[in-house]
This record gives sequence, structure tokens and C-alpha cells, in this order.
Amino acid sequence: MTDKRPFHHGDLRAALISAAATAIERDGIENLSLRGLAQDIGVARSAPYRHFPTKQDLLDAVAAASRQDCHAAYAAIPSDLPPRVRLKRAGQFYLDYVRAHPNMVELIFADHAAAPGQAASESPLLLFIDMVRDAMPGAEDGEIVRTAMTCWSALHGFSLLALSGRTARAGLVDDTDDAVLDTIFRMVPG
Amino acid sequence: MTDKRPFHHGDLRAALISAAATAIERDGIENLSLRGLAQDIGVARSAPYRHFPTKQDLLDAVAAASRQDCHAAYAAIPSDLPPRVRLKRAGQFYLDYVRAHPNMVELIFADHAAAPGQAASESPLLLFIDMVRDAMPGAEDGEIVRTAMTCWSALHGFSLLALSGRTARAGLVDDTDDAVLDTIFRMVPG
DNA sequence: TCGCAATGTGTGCACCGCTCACATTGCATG
DNA sequence: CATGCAATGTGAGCGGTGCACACATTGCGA
Repeated sequence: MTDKRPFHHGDLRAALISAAATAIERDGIENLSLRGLAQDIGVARSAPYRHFPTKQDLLDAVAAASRQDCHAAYAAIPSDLPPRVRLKRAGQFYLDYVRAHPNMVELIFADHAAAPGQAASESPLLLFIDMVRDAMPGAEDGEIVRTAMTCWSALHGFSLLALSGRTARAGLVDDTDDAVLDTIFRMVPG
Repeated sequence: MTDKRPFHHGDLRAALISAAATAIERDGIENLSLRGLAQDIGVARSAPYRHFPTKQDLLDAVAAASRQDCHAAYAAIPSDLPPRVRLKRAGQFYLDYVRAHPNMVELIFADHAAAPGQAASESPLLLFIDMVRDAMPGAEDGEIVRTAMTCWSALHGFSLLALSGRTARAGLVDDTDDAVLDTIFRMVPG
């Protein structure tokens, strides 16, 4: 410990995930290099392969960690607010998050391998299903799920299109998130 | 011409774009290699750089070509159909296209450079604006544009989420495109 | 006709992901 | 408490990549 560079790092796995997340947020996914990462941390360039057989495995781990953080933030929305208010809060959070962490969002949703996995409990879908169910009481389950799904889709799509500047084309520049969210949640009847 | 391999290829630029498009559809964007492309075509590995200073420039050109093809298909929807029918046709086309050409869609929307460019005339937004305008006569322009924007967003988001398997989680597996499109176009009042 | 710009060639550089034999360490077992 | 083995880190190396550069070949316009 007192040595400048002990042979064993201590927790190289966690350090790699953390450093990778930082680097990705700063430089984008495609600019991440395992060798550079190792050099930043101060280990040999082959050391990361002890913990992640493949670069993709590291990316998956970063995506999983980021997904958890994100989910925790969703879950912090008070559940005793009126359903439509909760929907708008969640929607605003989604837009804000994508704008604040575009590279992380790209990573999370590029992680095709984890998509059909059991991480379903962390999917935004479940959150939206709960809110939509409260907002349209008496509706049948299929209708609720489908509505939640399309709300999430609209939020997701709008965030991505806005990120790449594709919304600022036809005079939409001065549109507020608020108006967009109202339009989206028109899909929720009542 | 009669020679097996003439010194000048003839139209290497077009050949590169075409071969790149094929390779991307088959193997994905990140597996495209300029060297491999050159070898497939039968030129030296440095030849492509005469036409595209950078790999990204090739990708941009492929994206532009693909965008044009896609736009032509949209424009083929008969304009004398009732607006809601046209909306549904366009929506179904969008879903089909993304499912049929996932890698191309990824390329088109990863092309951040071209997004704010003057290619706006080929944006799906304009198509949707026309249809939505017909569907909600008398509405003010801002409202029309915003509604078209959110419809496109929902289609876009749903396609991407469906592609990565994120919609087949909460019993949505047996949902039909038709029901999803109906839900989305609830955003269009009337 | 002829000279020059456009196009294609061959080589080389730096970087990358990944592999492998080897060195070092800490922990569990005697 | 010793000690041997699995976990972890090291260093060199392989094949592949994007890109740069000097050179060869071609076709077109003056």
C-alpha cells in the first residue's frame, strides 16, 4: 500500500468500469481503447483481459452499471403524485438524462445482448406501465402495456432525434419540452 | 476494358459506396473495413482514399444514398388517400424499413454530421407534417409541426426498441403493428 | 501532341484488440 | 505457521486497421 505501484491493483475490475464510464462520457464509445484505459489506470495493457475477456464485456458491464444508476433516479419520483404529473416528471427526466449523457444512452441501448435478458426489472417500461395504469383506470392490461410502450417509444425517439439535431428543422427550435410532453401523453386517454 | 484488371477502375467511387452499403447491411457498421472493401473490389488498399479522405466520409456518402432511397419510398404513398390512412401506411412503412434494414437505419441516424445540413428536404418530418396537416385541418402551424414531430419520434423510438428486443418483455409479444400504430396516432386529435 | 491532373500502387507508421508464457502475490489448506 | 496453488499483473508479439506518402499509370484538355 505504501508502495507507489503495488503489484496488485486492489480492485482493477471496478476501476476499469469507472474509468471506462468516464472516458465514454467524454470521448464517445468508439474512442474507447482498452490499452489507453490500462495506461490511465497504470497497469499493463494486458491486465484488463484478466477481468473482461473482451472489450464488449467491459462495455456490457459499464452499460449494466449505468442502467442501474438511471433506474434508481426514475424510482425516486414520488408515487403519490397524480399519475399525469408523474408521467410528465418521468418524461422530463428522460429528456434531461439523454441530453446530459448522450454517450451513455447510446451505450445502454447498443447493448443488444442484455436487452432480452432478465434485466427487465430495470426497464423503463415497467415504470411507465405503473404510471399509465394509474392514469387510465379500468382499461384492459394489453391496452395499458401498449400505451406505456408507445409513450416510452415517443420519449426515446424524440430524445434521440433531438440529440442529433433533427428536430430543429421545421421551426421546432423554440418548442418547449413541456409542449412536446403534453403532445406525447395525448396517447394516454382520459 | 478487355484486360482483366485495367489500371483505372472506371467508377471506383460508386463501386465503393455500393459495396460498402452491401457489406454494412450484411455485417454491420463496425465490421466495415476500408482495406477489405478495396480487396473485394480488387484495387489497392490505399485507392479508396483518393475518393474519400476518411472512412467517415465514405459512411456519410453511403448514408446519404440510403436516405435518398428511403425518401423515394415514402414519397410513393398516394397522396389522395384519407390522411389517417396515409399516416398508417407511412407508419407501417417506417416499421418495416427499420426491421428490414437495421444496420442502414443505424448508419443513417448515426450520421450526426449530415443531420443539421440542408438535407432537411429529405427528412421524414416533412412527410409527416403534410399528413398531419391534412388530418387536423384548422390547427395552428406550431401544433401541427409538434404533432408530426412526436409521431415520427414514436415511430422511430418504437422501431429501435423493438429491434433490440426491448418491447417483448411485458406481454407485448403478440402485439400487432396495427394496434401500436393506432395508439401512436392518438396523438393526432380529431 | 503533349503535359498535367486525376487516379491507382506499394510501403510504412502508429494504434488497436487479443494471446501467451512468465512473474508476483495472497489465500486456503496442511 | 508454512506452503502450494489460483488469482492477478507483466511484457512481448501477432494480425488487422485507418491513414500518409512517394511513385506509377492513365486520360483529357490545351
